[in-house]
Amino acid sequence: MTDPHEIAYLVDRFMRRISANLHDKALSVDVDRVGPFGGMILLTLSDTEPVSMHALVAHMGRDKSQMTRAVKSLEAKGMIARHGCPDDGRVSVLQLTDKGRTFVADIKEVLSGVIDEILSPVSAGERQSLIAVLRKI
Amino acid sequence: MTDPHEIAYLVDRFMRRISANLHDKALSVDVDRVGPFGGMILLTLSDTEPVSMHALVAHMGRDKSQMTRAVKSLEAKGMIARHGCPDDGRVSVLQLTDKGRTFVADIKEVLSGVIDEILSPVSAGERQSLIAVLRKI
DNA sequence: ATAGTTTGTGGACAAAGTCAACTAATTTTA
DNA sequence: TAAAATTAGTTGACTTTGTCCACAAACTAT
Repeated sequence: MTDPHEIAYLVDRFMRRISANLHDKALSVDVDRVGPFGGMILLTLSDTEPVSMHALVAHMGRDKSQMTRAVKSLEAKGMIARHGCPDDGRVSVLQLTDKGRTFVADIKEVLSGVIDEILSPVSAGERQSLIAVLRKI
Repeated sequence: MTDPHEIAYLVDRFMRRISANLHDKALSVDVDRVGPFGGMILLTLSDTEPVSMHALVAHMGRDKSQMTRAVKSLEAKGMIARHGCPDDGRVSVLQLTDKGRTFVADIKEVLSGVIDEILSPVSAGERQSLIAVLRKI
């Protein structure tokens, strides 16, 4: 069967497996208890910085108030620096600190390991097409 | 770039888009405020019933205590019926009620619409290969 | 100038996930 | 077969995420 809803199923399980495996292996890396959501923010930031709150919220598809709090926490932990935008007094621009960058490098390594493991039954070609399809979405 | 961690990214965004779109459209269907997690359980149940708690927990990759409470709530809403297993006094076996089955039918329709919409830029062949790859995982 | 919009913050809460302790039923094993 | 170990499920206490709403400050467009 290829009911469309099966996809929701499979994607959920995939994501959940990533989180679960990451949970175990990231403990040693996540010294500051940044958590999964915090890690996701830092990872996103590493691809998009410098970026405004607003853009980050749009990119990650989260609630803005949620982001306010998460970013505040990451700032307190020294992972993120923010400075006002000279052109527009409303926006704060976010960037990773050196500490944040180091963290991202570490976590990327762990995450890659986890994903490689999960994707081990999938051929390289299929991975390519998987990524290609996901990118279209 | 095809950093493995990009996959985590893309999968997260995919899942999040499903949830967001579903959130809007499922309001009329979800009269009993079953919620996303409750809906997921019912959907899973429709594929696996009759099934024990334990098996359901394993299948969905959630915590068992979480499942206890969610199932209790669904039972109170008349979506699920449970009866003890005659062979093993510990296990409760879960099944959808008629009401639950009706709900699942409705929600499947909505969900299919949402996913079709999200997958609209993806060709039928690519969908097939997407599903095939996800199944392997 | 003033009305409306955009950016970000804060409060209050609901839903989901985590972790450890515990009961009762069933196996193991010694 | 009696004691020990496992297994299925529940409960308590908690943390993390997510949602919704009202708001202030900075900007934009009449």
